[in-house]
Amino acid sequence: MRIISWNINSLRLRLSLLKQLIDISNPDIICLQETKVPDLLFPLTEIKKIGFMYNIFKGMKSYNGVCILSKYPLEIHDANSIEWCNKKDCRHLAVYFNYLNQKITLHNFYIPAGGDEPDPNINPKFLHKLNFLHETTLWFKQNKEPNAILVGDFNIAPLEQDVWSHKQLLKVVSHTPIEVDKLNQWINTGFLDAMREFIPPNKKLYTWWSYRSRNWEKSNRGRRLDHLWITPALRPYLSNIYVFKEARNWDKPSDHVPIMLELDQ
DNA sequence: ATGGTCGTCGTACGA
Repeated sequence: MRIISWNINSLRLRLSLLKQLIDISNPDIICLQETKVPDLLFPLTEIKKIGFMYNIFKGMKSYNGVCILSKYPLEIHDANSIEWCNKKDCRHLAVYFNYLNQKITLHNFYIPAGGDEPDPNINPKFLHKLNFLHETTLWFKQNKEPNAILVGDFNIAPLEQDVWSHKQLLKVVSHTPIEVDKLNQWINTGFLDAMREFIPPNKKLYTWWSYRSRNWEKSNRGRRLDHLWITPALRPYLSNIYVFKEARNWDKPSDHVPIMLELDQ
């Protein structure tokens, strides 16, 4: 069972890259963020044509947007109806899927980026990011499920080795102590950082490289903004993790690369 | 050195 998470930064613009990703990785379920497509314009026919018959999507004009594409039936989760921070901004979808006769919950999140200024008193976007994390943490504290997977673009790089320079990014939104602390509180409601189960925390690991760089690969100023979390009950089944770094060099790439987790018996 | 580049919408704004 292979599950991919990818901030695709426009689904319609990068449909051919999605096909390319499917060709090289043969995933069962794909969680996308920043689809930037309203539901009425969702490319459902094309997605079905490439083998994903069970899809749910929540999009809006211009911004945000998430979807879950699956080869196998999905069941809608109650958490789908939550309006985080009382906004209808299409940042979360939750489903159940069946694996080895067990029901597994899958959450796909697109956490607010938070703007530039890391001060919630003067930057409402950063305040929104912190409030969003506060609400999700509370909810997951109160709604624990033994078999759950949480993926997405969290827009936070928590560890020192999740950024190119811990020192230089301490006051840069995505790596400030206040948001890292909030992310840690969330994961401590009962999840494991699946990527770091396979790539040790003392090794650099990035999933995002800014567009604002002449040569992203040479400067290599990346951050690990995208995450794969699992509950401890699923740890015995976790067989592999993959970061598709090569996707950053594809034609007209997203600034995020896809990440994948594999479950095996 | 405090820039730089995307995508979408419509000539600004969010990332």
